[in-house]
Amino acid sequence: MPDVPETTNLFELLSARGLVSQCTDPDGIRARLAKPLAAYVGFDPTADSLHIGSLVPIMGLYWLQQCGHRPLVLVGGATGLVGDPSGKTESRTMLTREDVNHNANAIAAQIARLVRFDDSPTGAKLINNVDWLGTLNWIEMLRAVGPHFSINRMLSMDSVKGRLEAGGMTFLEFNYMVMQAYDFAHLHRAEGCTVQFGGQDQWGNIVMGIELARRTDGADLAGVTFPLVTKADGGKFGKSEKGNIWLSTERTPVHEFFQFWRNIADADVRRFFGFFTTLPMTEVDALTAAGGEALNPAKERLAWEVTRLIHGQGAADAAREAARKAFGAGHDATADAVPHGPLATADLAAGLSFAALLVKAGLATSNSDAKRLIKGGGAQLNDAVIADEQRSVTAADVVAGHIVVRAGKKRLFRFDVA
RNA sequence: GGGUAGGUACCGAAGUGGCCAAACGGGGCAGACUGUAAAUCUGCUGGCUCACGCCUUCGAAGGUUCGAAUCCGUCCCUGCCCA
Repeated sequence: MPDVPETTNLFELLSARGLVSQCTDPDGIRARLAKPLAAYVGFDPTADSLHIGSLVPIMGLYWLQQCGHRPLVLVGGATGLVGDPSGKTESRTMLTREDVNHNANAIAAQIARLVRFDDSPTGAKLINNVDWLGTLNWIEMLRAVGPHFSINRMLSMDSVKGRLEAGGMTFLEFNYMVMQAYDFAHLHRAEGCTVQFGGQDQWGNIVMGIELARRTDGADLAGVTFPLVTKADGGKFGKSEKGNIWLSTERTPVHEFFQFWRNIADADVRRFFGFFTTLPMTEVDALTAAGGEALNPAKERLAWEVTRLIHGQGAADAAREAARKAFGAGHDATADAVPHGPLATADLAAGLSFAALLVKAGLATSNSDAKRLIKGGGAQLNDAVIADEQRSVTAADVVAGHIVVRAGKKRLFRFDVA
């Protein structure tokens, strides 16, 4: 049941979905993509899960494969040991080799939810740049690539300039772009890879790779960058009150993941459909044609689609059902997908403060925080606003075996009393 | 290596002996208005305590003082300039 692309030319398709930011040569790339080819996208193994900031490149890989090309998924085992300075204002902490390996495997597993890895002509291939960068000899490396890099040119790259203005970068980080450039040249030789895709902040690194391969091998490579995902209100994309929205359910439960998409601004709906779903754009246009309140079903659909892609249809259905009940007319928080946990009757008997319960539910970080929430009128117990900071919770508050606490309109937690 | 300016809470940035848990801005959370939207307005934004209050926090560990984010010496780190 693969979704059928509305056009088989990847470049056209990506453009229509708003997924192209910059490219080295629009006509050339369109022509290139008329035939099956191998292209690569790199991911940094800085954590054992990707977050939704990486979703755009992942969708890029997805479409690459759907359009009959061969995606090379590069996990930066070597570059992860250095840390990409692009788009950062301060250097990252260095990872150990064990961390990098562990993270690389976890990330590959997440990508495999959307991209098929096998040996067929369009099967994705997982590669790790530590395999070729890790064994390079310093002198050989310098002689091979050193003459082809101009320091003046490198200093003029945005990724470097930004860091210099923000207080400087280390030699270690400065080498990151050399490594990435080397990767591209290497993948051209080893895998016949001719196009590199990446985030907008990768533009400089991609261009350096193209130039290196041209100078060393006379190769004609191309690059395309995806747009930086922005929010209509100017805030950072992909953050919630708890931090990043991750793809792993341990870090971001499905409910929270679903709600993130459900709560986006009106102005972002259409664009996000293009970026993060596989729905044909004609259908997206129909879904988002309505404005105002009528856009709510489209938001729900968006949340369902993205959740389905990442966590599977079962989880998406459950999350949608739970949200409808919990935020709909009935305020029914009994669905399984609503965040919940056990509460012992003994605890209730011993007397438990409402504030402590909020902390236990993860809706407040401390008793003081919980009391502030109560004082501000944002805390609810079984759908009743509680204004008394000293309120204690007893067996009398158990309704049909549950106690539901809410912080504001959007955050809730259900205790199953046993 | 020399000179110089700095290191303050999530971020930026005031404070330069007591009135400092620390101004202000951003961010975040909550309330009102709404459509689980945006914009706007309002409140809150270290921990513990029913509370008087207590505890921890201003790069690090010390010292001076009745009292230190603020003064002193040492160390670590960063920017800039010079070599």
